[in-house]
Amino acid sequence: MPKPPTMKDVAAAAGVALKTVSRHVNGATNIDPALASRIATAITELGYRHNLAAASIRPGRSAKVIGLVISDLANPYWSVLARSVERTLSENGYLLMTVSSEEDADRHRLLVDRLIAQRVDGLIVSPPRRDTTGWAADAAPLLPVVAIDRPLAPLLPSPTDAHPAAAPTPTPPAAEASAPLLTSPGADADAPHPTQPGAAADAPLVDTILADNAGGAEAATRELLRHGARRILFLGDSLELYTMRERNAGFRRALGLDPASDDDRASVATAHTAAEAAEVVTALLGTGRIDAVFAANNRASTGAVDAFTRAGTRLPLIGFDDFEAATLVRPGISVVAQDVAQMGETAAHAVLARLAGETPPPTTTTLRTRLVLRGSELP
Amino acid sequence: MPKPPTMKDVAAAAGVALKTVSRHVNGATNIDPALASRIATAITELGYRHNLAAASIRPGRSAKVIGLVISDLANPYWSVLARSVERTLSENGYLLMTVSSEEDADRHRLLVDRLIAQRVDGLIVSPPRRDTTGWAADAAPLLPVVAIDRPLAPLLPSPTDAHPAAAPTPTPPAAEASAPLLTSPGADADAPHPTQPGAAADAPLVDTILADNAGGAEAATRELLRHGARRILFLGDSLELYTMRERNAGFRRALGLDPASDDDRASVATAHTAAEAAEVVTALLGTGRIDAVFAANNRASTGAVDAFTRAGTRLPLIGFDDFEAATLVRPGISVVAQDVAQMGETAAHAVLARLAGETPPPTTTTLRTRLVLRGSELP
DNA sequence: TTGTATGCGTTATCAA
DNA sequence: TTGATAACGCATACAA
Repeated sequence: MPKPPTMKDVAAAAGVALKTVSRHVNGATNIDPALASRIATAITELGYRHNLAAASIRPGRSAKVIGLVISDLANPYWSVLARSVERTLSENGYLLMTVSSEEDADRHRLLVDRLIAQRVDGLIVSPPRRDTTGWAADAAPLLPVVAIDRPLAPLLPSPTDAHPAAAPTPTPPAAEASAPLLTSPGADADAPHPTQPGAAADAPLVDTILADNAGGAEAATRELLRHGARRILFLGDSLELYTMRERNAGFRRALGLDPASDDDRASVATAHTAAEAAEVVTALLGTGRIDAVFAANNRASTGAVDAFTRAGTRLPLIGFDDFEAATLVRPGISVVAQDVAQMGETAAHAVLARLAGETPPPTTTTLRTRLVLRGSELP
Repeated sequence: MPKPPTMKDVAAAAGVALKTVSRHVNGATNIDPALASRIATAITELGYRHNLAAASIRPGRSAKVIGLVISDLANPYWSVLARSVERTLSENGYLLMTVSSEEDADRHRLLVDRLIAQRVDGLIVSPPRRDTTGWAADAAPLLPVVAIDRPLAPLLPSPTDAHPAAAPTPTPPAAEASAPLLTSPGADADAPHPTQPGAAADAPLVDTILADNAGGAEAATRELLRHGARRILFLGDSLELYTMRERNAGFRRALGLDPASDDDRASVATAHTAAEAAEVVTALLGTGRIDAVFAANNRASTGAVDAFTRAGTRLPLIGFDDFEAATLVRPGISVVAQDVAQMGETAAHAVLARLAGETPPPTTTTLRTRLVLRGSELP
């Protein structure tokens, strides 16, 4: 590859000063039309391309790139989210660098460091399952950071001491509004909203966009109960994951279980992949030990449906996260649907607002979920 | 955000020269341990982060970033591909910037220009449907470019004159090997392989990774014919898309139709989304005008299954591209499966090889497809 | 082993 | 309106 021409080359070819070319390239209006056209000619003839990397090292300038750290771009949940972020950023002139952490804390840390070294303007991050590496403390002062899907710091006080604090939260009305709930630290106490169980109500470190995981799971579980289910399987990924803990908490709340107790009315199975989920369900199907399934993520839903299909039988089922196959099988699979696109858009706007200079205290936005009933919740 | 500290700051704090810090940061071994530890201390105390953007403007250095231009990251086909590219690049220390062109030629051009301005080290691109903007001519001399999923220049000589050249290609043996076919211009003529119909056998402009679209479509169509289908619907996206033209060509070849003729034994329907595809199928279902469906992409497959499910009936169906729901419905949906992960990996390796200095003439790699039969091909 | 001086491609300052 | 010059943060000759 030949060394690409620089502004200096263009300036020489056009017989003008370097600065004039710079002005032209940056779209300045106050340029002699004669010079401008000579510059334009030189640019096309030499094949000059503006070097944003070089421009970005000047103080006050940047490459207009945002980093996005998710767990796996191949998962439709994340790819739809990434696409939504990309779209919003693109409309504002930003590019997106997406990386997959594979739920590995070390890799996560490595990727964040790399993106910072690359001097991205902002960071949208789905925090790793065990935030012991404290990457956020380093990153947050350097550039705007937004947490997506999960909060940055573990909200639970400590993994060991689990004293569920106050009196059991009064069941919130299962409102069906579509507006996001805003939970700012500077509490405007008028908007009624489901409180995250076990969540300390203190200020988040960074802007945070979450779904109402607990509320969605609770609604789904109640629906299964309403149709007569008594021994519901909670089928999901590791409870080390924030979303899983929240969904499990909502599940237990619907069952009327003490969040801390270990009542075996709530059987919990862990599966990282759809195949594992299918195995679990297949193994349980004939036993009578369960009479319904709450699938806590899209892979679990897929696995459960797969097991049902192969066995030629089924149990009442509701999944968390909508998925493509949900409408293609009979009965249709009922789900707790998140507005993934809105989550991405909200996160992107949060970074953009900070980049535009706004500096309000960090806010947590909790997006409502929607219970979509398609028939699979019935016996 | 405070101005981040530079190497100069670190050098001052550690009481050493700038260059020594540079060495330390770049992992040089020949440093006095005493100085090294002083530098290390200064780095952590100041919170210094290496600035790769600044480093990358030095000659011979780069930011180690690759650009990927696809049509829509939200489509599982592309997101799985992107993930595969990301993984391979990541193993080699590169980051990936993925952008979605939305199949819009102007937007495509804009994005490519932006990525070049950003000084990415290489470009993996799924070319736009009508490559009239000639972006490749500008880009290719500047940095390694790899075409993925579609060739860079239109292979068809011209949209108007369609003289199918030589005698009808002898039907290639439907080999089931898994190794990719290599079609280099410096023809090693031993490996038997399906020739792209209508494809000029001249040298590609850039390394190109394709799937055997025509061969896969032909095999699928033959399978439908074998089970008695006579009026097969070709349901896909616009024939302006290379992959659609190829799949349609394979479809017609299986039907024994002259590639140029307009025999209405081959009914073709265009649908950009799954919903549109479902509408088309629903409208045709009762009419008896078709007795089988070849769904030419994953959205068409989804739409067809949706239509079948809603109507409570079905027709023999084979789709192009595997999709999640294919195994979850009964009968399972038969598909022509591409090895998407391999396509991404191959493309990534192609860029990396060029970046490593290799300069063989550009090669076209055609990946075999695999006909996966699950039952939906039966009447 | 360490330091000094210079340049990478660009933009900002300030004078012409 | 235009141009000479000095940064920006970093890395490489070359000297010490």
